[in-house]
Amino acid sequence: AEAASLVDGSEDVGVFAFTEGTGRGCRILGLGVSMGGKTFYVTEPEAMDAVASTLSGRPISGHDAKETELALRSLGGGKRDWAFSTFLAAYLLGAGSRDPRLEDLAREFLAMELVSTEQLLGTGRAARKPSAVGENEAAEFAARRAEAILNLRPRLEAEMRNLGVDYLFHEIELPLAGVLADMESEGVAIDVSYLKEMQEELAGQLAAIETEVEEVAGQKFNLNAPQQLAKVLFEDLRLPVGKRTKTGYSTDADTLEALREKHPIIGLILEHRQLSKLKSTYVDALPQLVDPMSGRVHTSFGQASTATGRLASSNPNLMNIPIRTELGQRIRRAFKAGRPDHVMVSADYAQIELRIAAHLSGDPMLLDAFKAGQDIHTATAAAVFKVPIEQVDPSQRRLAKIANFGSIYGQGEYGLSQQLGITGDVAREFLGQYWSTYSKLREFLDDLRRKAREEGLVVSATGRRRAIPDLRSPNFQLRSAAERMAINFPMQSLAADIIKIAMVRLQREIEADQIEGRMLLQVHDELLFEVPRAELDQFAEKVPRIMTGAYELETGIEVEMKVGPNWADMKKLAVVRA
DNA sequence: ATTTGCCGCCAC
DNA sequence: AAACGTGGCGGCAAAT
Ligand SMILES: Nc1nc2c(ncn2[C@H]2C[C@H](O)[C@@H](COP(=O)(O)OP(=O)(O)OP(=O)(O)O)O2)c(=O)[nH]1
Ligand SMILES: [Mn+2]
Ligand SMILES: [Mn+2]
Repeated sequence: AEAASLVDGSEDVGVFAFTEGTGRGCRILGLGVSMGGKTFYVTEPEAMDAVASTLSGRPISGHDAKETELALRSLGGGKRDWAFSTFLAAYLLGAGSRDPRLEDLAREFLAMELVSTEQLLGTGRAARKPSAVGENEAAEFAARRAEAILNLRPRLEAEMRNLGVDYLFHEIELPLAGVLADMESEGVAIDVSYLKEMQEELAGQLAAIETEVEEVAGQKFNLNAPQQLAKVLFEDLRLPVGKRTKTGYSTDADTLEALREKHPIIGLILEHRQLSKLKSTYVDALPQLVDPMSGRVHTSFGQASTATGRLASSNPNLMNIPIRTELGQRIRRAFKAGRPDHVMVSADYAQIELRIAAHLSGDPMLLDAFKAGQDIHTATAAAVFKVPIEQVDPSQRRLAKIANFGSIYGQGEYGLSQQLGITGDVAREFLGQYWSTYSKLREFLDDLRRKAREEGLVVSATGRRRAIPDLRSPNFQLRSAAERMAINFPMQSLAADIIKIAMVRLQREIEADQIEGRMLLQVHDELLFEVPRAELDQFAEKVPRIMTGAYELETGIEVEMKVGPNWADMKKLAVVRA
């Protein structure tokens, strides 16, 4: 009660949660709170609860809003609105800076030296856990941070208005933080016993391949060690050397594929590569990341982890769950509707960055194609592989997708020929045709490049910024790389904002409707939901309506809706256009 | 025994 | 001649 009385009043409140661990699993050790002239630090559970519940009604300011929100939610007391986040403001202002640190902001904008987290906890042998930090030291640490947050707010707000990122901040990033906290808390169900079975199966297959390789090679070595593998292949077996890496001979999949006919060991190695990659990264790792409390896996979404405004996902990364191969699909099948009588619903934007490229460039050929309802990826596949549109298979469309984006974003003849397994001549022919067909797109990208070079910076349609210093580098290689980043930015970045807008609106509507279905994951241009069967119709209407309505593109926007018992076996529900 | 750089590869 | 972009992560080998 006494602690709660400390936060009465209506001014802005700066909050810093001192925690052990991160995200929803963190343990909150203390709470630094700053408001008006006073700053305090509480550690008693009752006092923290009291402060948290007093704060739950009012907008507060913090550094990483999503992380602080999760810490406060762990105390109970429900959700709250956020007034400000120094982390998100700095991300937008820093034009692509990643995971901005409070101590850097305090130094730059307040000329204030904060004790860094590294200084507080030490490194290497001297490292200690947050819980091992003395209470006085922790209090000082958290209180200073809460103060810094409060004092940074007006400075960063002014700066955001100057640079025109205030719309992004207030309408997208700040409300999105709460949405991401919700999604992380929901988690997603995986079938652990199914994955454990697969673990056994793969272990057996890998062992069998290893035995065979030993026979064929006449020696035992670690197949997972590229260095050892290179020695066996290129020295002992004297296979022709292909690509080189910084440190020796390359043994990547393309290099090996070219040697497939030269020696029976190659096929075995490629098979081993695929199995061991999928086993170690997914089959072994995912069951270990199931939260025993919820029985689900909870990713962490990085809200300031990319240069373009995309989200990132880690611990585990659920944005790179396999889909391409048979085995990959079996892994994806483990992601299932975990609640009784629920189904998975997915919604993916169709050809999203191509639409954006058409919209931004005004290219008449692309615009007309979209207006006619064409699928450009499929059309490209038909052209490249010389098959009728109806006979394009998923793997061909996938390659054509890479060819389309590769071409737009600066891929050369050589790269394209490698990607598609075609000759350099055919690749040159393709690119020539591509750029003469989409000549206005080419002009747009040329202009973009020119302008980027002049300004050292690119700005998206929503005002998102990316600084690329190497645009002015005298080094041709660095400058060229910078130009390709600049050319990619407007499309990737607007796509990221469109789905973010949709997520904020969707979560508001789901909450307002008081329905049970939940948004679980975002995968760049896809949203995954877990929905009671009884709400399927409702979601099949709501989700594409909001996703297609999030932004106006001249091409229109299409969303492909799917439903199924798991993330692999989904059947098409509808394609919705707006 | 933990960090770091590198290689290689999964996804969008 | 090369020169699609955005990420995260596992394993190895060399660094303390
Ligand atoms: N530069 C680049 N961008 C990619 C690549 N793959 C995917 N993207 C970007 C552009 C895509 O529009 C966006 C979403 O990926 P999707 O796999 O959903 O493809 P897209 O929406 O284009 O086609 P779709 O109709 O959904 O199959 O991610 C790639 O290989 N290179
Ligand atoms: Mn898509
Ligand atoms: Mn997608």
